[in-house]
Amino acid sequence: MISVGETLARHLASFGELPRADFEAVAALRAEVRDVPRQTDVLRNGDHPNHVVVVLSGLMHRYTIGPEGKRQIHSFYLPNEAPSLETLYIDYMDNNLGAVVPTRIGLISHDQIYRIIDERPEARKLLWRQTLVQAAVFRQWLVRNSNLPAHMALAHLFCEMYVRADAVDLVENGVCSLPLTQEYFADALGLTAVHTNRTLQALRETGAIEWRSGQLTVHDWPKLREIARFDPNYLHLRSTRLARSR
Amino acid sequence: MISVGETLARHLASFGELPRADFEAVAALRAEVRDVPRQTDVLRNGDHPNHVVVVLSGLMHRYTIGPEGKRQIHSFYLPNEAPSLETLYIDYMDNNLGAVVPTRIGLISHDQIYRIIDERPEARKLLWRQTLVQAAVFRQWLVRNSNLPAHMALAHLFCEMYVRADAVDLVENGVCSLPLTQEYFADALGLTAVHTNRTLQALRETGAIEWRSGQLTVHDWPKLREIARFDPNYLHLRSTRLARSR
DNA sequence: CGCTCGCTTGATCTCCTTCAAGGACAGTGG
DNA sequence: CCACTGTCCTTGAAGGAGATCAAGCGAGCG
Repeated sequence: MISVGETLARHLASFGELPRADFEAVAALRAEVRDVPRQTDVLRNGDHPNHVVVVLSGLMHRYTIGPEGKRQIHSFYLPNEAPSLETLYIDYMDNNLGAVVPTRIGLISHDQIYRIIDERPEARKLLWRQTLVQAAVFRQWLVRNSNLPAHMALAHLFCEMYVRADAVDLVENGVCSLPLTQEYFADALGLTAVHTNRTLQALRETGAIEWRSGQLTVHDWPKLREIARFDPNYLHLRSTRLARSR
Repeated sequence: MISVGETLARHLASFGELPRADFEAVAALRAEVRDVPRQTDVLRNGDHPNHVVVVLSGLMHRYTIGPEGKRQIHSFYLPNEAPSLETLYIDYMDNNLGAVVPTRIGLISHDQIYRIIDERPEARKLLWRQTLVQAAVFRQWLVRNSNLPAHMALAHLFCEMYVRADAVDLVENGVCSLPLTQEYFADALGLTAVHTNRTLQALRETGAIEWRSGQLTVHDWPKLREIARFDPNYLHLRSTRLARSR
C-alpha cells in the first residue's frame, strides 16, 4: 500500500524532476485518510481549509452553483491527483470540491506543506507548477466550452480524461474508469443532459469510443483525437504514451 | 514616474500584506521598458520566456487560435497587472500574449524574481497567490461563457473589467479606459461580432452603461451588477470600493 | 479622394434547449 | 419472490438564442 505522501510525491514527479531527498521528504508527510460518500462535498464555497486533498481512489469534481441553480463543473480529479493545492495561498474557497462516487482521500496539513515549501526549493517548484498546470487546464476548458460544437467538446473532454488517466497509470487496454453520469458531462460542458445524450450516441456511432457503466473504452485513439482536434500540450505532462505531439 | 519594480510591488500588495523590506526589494528590481505596437504579440505559443511582463500602459490580452482559426481570448490585462507570472515555473507558453493597443511594458528577468522567491517568503507568497487568483479568474470565464446568455455574459465582463480597473485606480467618475473593439468582446465571450453588437445595443438601452470609443462609462453600477449577477469574490481583491460583497 | 476598419442592420438557418414522457435497471421492503 | 421507487438513460416534438451570410454606413487616414 502506497502512502498518501508517496502518492503526492509521485504525482509531483510527473511534472518535473524531483530529487531523491525531496521525494522522500514529501513521501514522509503524515496524512489523515478519509472516506467520502458519493455526492458529498469535501470543501465548500467560503471554507478556509487548513489541509490539502490527495485523491486516493474514486473521482472528485470541482464546481460552482450559479444564481439560477445551474451547476458548472470546473474540473474532474482522478486518483493520485491533488485538487486543492491552491488553498495553500488563497484565503478562501470560491467553489466546491466534492466526490462524484465513493472516494477515498488523504488530507495533509498546510503546515507540513509550508515546511516543504520553505526547505525544499525543488519540491516547491513542482507544487507551484502543479497549480499553474491546473490554470492551463481551466483555460482549455474555457476554450472547449466557448468554441467547440457539442460533439467536439465531448470528444475533447474524453481525450483529456483519457490522457490524464494514462498519466497516472489508470488505463489498461484502452479502458479507464470514468464513473460519471451524463448529467455530469452536461454540467462540465455547459450543455443540457438531453443534448449530451444525443451527442454521446453520435460519438458512439463513430466507433471511436464506448462509454458504459462508468467505463470509458477508447477503440480508436487517432480517430478520437481527430474528432476533438486534441492537443495535449496544455496538460504539461512530462511524458506519456499518448501525449507525444510536440 | 513609478518604476516597473514598484508597479509590481504595489500590485502584489493589492492581494495581501507585503512587508516594507519585501516591498523595497521588489521595487528595486531592474527592468527593461519596451513599447509594443497594437496587435503585436509579446509572447507566443511555444516560447520559453526568461522574463516576466508588467503592463505599464495600454491593454494586453491572452489568447489562443483554434484549429479552424477561431480566436479565444482567455483574459485581458490592465496597466499595473502582471500577465505572465506563470512562465516562472511552466516550461513553455501554450498560448499567446499580445498588445491590443499600443502598450508599454516592463520586463523583469526570471533570475531576479527567483532570488526574491528564495529570499523573501512574503513576496513569494503573494507572487504565488497572484497566479492562483488568475486561475480563479479563468474559472469564472469558463462559467461565464458556458452558462450565461449573451447579455449577462457581456455585462459580467464589463463588471469584471470595471472592478479590476478600479482596483488599480484607473476609474475616474465611473469612467475607465477599455480600448477594445466589438470583435475582441466577441472573441472573449465566444460569440460572433454580429451578435455582440446587438447584445451591446440592448445593454446600452438599459441605461446601465455606455461604451464608446474605447471608454467604458458605468452609469448605474447596481443595475449592471444585477444584470450580470456579478459577485467579485473570485477576484480575491483585498479591498476596493466596488468589491464589497462578502 | 478612395480605402480600410469598425459598427450596424436584415434575413435565414441550425444547433441546442425546453418540455414531456417512456423505459431499463438496481435497491428496498413487503 | 415480486411490487415499488428512484436514478439514469432515451426518445420525440417544438421553440429560441445565437450563427451565418450579405450588405450598407461612417470615420479616420494615407
